[in-house]
Amino acid sequence: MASEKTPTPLGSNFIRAIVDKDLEQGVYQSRKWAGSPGDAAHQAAGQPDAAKIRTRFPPEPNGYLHIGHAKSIFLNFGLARDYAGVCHLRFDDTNPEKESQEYVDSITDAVKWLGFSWENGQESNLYFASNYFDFMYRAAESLIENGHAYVDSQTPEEMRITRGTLTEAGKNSPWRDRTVAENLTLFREMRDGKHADGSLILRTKIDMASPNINLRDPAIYRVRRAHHHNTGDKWCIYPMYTFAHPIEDALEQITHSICTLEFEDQRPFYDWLLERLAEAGLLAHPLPKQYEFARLNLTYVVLSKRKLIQLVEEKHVSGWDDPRLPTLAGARRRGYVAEGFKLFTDRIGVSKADSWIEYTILEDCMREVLNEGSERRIAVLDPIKLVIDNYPLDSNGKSQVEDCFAPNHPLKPELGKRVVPLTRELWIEREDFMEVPSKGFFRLVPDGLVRLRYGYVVKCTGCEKDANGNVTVVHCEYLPDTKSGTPGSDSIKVKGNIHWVSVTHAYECEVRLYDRLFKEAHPGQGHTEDGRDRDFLTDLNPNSVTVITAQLEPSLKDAKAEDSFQFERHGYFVADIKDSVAGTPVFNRTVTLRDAWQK
RNA sequence: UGGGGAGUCGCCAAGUUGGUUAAGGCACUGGGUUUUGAUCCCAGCAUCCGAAGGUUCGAGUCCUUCCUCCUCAGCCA
Repeated sequence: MASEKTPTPLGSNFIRAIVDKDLEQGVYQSRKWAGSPGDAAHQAAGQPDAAKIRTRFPPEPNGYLHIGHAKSIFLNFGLARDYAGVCHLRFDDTNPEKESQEYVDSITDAVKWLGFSWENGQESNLYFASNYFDFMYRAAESLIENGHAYVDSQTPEEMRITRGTLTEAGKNSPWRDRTVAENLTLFREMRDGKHADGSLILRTKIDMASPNINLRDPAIYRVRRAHHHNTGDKWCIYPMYTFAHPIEDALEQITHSICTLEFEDQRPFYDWLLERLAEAGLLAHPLPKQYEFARLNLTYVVLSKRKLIQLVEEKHVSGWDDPRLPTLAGARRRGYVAEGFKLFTDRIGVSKADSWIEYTILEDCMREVLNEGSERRIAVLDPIKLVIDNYPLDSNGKSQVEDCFAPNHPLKPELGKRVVPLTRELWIEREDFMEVPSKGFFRLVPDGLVRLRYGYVVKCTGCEKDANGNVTVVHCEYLPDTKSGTPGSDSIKVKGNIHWVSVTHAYECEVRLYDRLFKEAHPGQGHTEDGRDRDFLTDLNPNSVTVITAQLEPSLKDAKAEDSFQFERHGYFVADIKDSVAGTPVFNRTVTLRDAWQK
């Protein structure tokens, strides 16, 4: 029998393959869930977990989320959604010195904005690693009791030296053989504040000669007197990521713990730790498993937290939500939409290969969803006056005002039309007129015909110039029988089609035109002429924002913050969420339209 | 020069246990529609899977060697 080849489902990736296999083999069938995170005893009292899988998105609240995090969010929450599972939002807040509530709030906002929720029925799967400090402490004592951990009195410098190098084995610490009782006493003293910051450290006892440096007795608990945003001053010892993260996953009954490639070397320790705690009866099988994927690299963008912080603190941008920043807060303000990020993450896939995604992929995704959902409006960004000399005046010598009808969306007639008033004097785009046309230019030229979009065909009769020879006013005459929507509209075919706004009706408005923040595809990559690493700041684009005064069609005055429009022939623009006031919105250019015309 | 990873079209990326014509998207190139030089539609776009050998009736998929890139020596995450 010929087997039919089933087409590869869209978005297939190696992690989905793993989940498929695990589900098929029932690897996690015996899992129980007591309704909240907890140790083996706690979960054993619960019900079989209704969630087929549990994933988690575990940011450290020490900065704003960026586009790279969006990839991880869509991966983790998307997996949970597609496999009838649950995804937890967990703050990995084990280092009190760098974390704050401001970041916690910005992160929850961003995840919600992307369209995800950690609510699952009555349950809220929003957790803090710091809420597990009691268990972590217990786990550490258990390790000590079973001879798997010891308190080291070496200085950080001594530890660095005895750790060895990439090619040489390390040496055992002179304190490695302290008795269990001695270790327990010292660790409790650490907890009780009897030792100075940095004087003592708890380490697991594994193998100082391991070729994997992460297994050379990694440090798991340090003494640090710092105020924690969640636990206050309760603790003066804090667990380290290496130790804390596997435990967080296990307590939350996570099945698939997905992180980026740089943690691959950490996986043996992840498994080692969990097995030791399972042996001690603190945790139960099946234990969570860690999988790694390649982090996102985007051309013309920096995504390292350190660099983003620097851009904000040194005020190269206006703040974390500067529309030029790749933060989710910035992208939102720029007018990027959640649906566009979903398209983007679907499009770039998930793999273990290091890659650089072209920034235009992201822009195309935004264009694609914005094109579908945005109503059209007319805006003249670089205005020059066009006078229709033969347009009728009334008895007072004022221009006639005529209604023209512009569809709100060319592909969606059901969205209706709106009125745009036509008068004798209009604003048109400066670049739509050329006294001496370049090759292929088919807009306004002397003696040429062009259609005033949704209005009449006009014939250019000339222009006025100032002393410097710059065009100040363009003149034309209209052909009365050619109005759009009338039988005569097709009597004359013209190729050019330009947009306009009535001078007497226009809404004069501030518009910000954004360009890429960096002028190099790989900011800061490579070396200077004298062989040093290049500073990414030298690649900053000095013209990443231009603020202009544009002439918009009158209806735009009513736009509310975050309303998105396509300004015809220009691109997508959003009413700024911060600076728009009711009745006087200001706009940010999200992204331009594609422009195939080679000028 | 230790360990752990990755190398499939310009950019991403599918390729189940080897099975015959190497998915798909983006980009690009033609052509069509169009009152946005937009959108949309249609067509084209890897004899080849980092390289070289080998096993096999058959290899991107197995073996060997080699090359390139990423990553690990915080009491950060």
